[in-house]
Amino acid sequence: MTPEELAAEVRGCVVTLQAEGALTGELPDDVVIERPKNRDRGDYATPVALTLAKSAGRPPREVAALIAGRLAEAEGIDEVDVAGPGFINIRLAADAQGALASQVVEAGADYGHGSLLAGRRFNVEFISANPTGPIHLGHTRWAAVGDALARVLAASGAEVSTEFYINDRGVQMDRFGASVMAVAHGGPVPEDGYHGAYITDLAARIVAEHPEFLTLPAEEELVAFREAAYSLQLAEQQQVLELFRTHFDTWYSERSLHESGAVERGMARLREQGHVFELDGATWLRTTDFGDDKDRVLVKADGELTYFASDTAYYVDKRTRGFTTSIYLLGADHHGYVNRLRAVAACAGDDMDVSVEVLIGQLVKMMRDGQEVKLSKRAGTLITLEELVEEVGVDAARYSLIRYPVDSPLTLDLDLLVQRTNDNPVFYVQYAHARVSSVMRNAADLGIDWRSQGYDPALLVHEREGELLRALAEFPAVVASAAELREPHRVPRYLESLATAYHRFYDVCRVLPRGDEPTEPIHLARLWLCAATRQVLANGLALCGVTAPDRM
RNA sequence: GCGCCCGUAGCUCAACGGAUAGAGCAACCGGUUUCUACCCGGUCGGUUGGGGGUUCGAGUCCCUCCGGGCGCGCCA
Repeated sequence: MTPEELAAEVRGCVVTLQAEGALTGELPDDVVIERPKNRDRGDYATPVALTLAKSAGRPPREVAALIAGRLAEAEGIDEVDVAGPGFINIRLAADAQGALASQVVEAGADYGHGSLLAGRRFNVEFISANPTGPIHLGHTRWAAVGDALARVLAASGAEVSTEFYINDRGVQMDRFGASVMAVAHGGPVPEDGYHGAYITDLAARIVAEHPEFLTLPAEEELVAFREAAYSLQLAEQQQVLELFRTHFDTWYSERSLHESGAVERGMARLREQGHVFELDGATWLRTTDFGDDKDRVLVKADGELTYFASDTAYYVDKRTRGFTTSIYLLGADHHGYVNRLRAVAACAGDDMDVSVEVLIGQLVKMMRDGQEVKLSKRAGTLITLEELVEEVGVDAARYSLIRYPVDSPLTLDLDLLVQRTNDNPVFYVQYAHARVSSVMRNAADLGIDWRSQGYDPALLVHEREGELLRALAEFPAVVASAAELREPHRVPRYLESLATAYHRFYDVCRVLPRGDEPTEPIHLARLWLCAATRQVLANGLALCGVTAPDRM
């Protein structure tokens, strides 16, 4: 019996009692089922009587007693009692709990997936760096978290599309092109230009392929270098992100937004809604109608479109493409954008609480040799995603970036990430998977065909077996809450607790027969439990985009 | 000045409004005759920055103060 099934059972008891007139009051939408920290209190507990007591107009313990009496008769439930202020503690029958192992194995890769967000269409936009340099540490958190968030949303039944907005328009592109061009001529990088070895590399590659660029008239040459460098740099970003297992369904060019007429369409939409006005020769959007602290300029007095104009058009374009919700992942240095992005949605006639969600993440720092690594794009001392991956590997990098809530600052300790200790929890979790895999391998070597023989779920009565089963049962709720709260870090945190539950089980519960012993029913039951554990570890790691190794 | 985020064990950090706030690391003490010891158990460690409030119940929600980070362009 899963917590979800138990919740339904509790709800059923309350509904029945109400139908009989034994109980009144408002039943909450969600019947909370929790795992008591103290095992003496049972396998599960629910505070439903506490929440019900007020509207029922009766003492919580009395309400609890009524529900408990009914619940005790339900199938699969061994023991029910009322404790404390009115908690109902529940102990499951061993077979009802043990049956979960086969449920997990049969569900396979789908176990943990649900339909909480079915019908929703999300556009998840993250990184969206200028194509003027490599993906660096500042983008890396979003690469991992955005990708994991997309996976978690999809696992909850939503339709999800990941998107990278390429800021390929504007003065930064010209500065980039000018920098590469200058270096190609052997000169210094201009003021406000881009520095770093990658500029030299780009220049060399472009000159090697197109020596004729150097003889073009200055203006044409700048365009030629800019476009060639853009193309190479974008390809490099795409390649590195794929290496990082962060896939984007769409790479959306800001230029294309302008070329396709999306800007005009977006502007027209805003005008229709009546939030555009002219002042001092400029065109404005009245975002203050919807909580922004000042109105924003769309078209400058000199006729140039602002970056904000692109943003609004881009939002409207996403809506036109059918997304019900646009999620933006932004760094803390962009938190000032939240209100204006929400206001844009409202100005376009949408419900800003549904159509726009902004996740603000604190910036990432890095430690090496016990010292903070100072990063500066200008000085060319930034750490790139590629370098990070070379130093610690994709698995460790992704996992450690996903494992923290985005609103808490994060410091990556590079020395620690390469160590195989519990400070680097990805190894702890992966090791658990490798350990289970090893047991399954040995079972196969012994010729035990656990799968076709089935098992008796009532045999899984050891305390550690129960703990492991309950940990496995938790997974679907973890995935659902990670998706609903947009907090993918819940998945790795859960995996660590599952790994602990498995190690504790393994420590005291012998899975395979020793030596010449025959295969007993308990061995089969434990093999099913192992198979289920392996599946959940693999499913959870997959949501993180981290590999689940069979050997380590 | 205004706005957003953060403040939890010596350190790094957890904790859908639920019972006695938890892990890892560090420190100390233990555990394996055979499935991966990269593991497991134990000890030590807290006024959840301070103060008020909301309620059956607050680390969590509201107010206020203190401390830290970031942002407040007809820039991109």
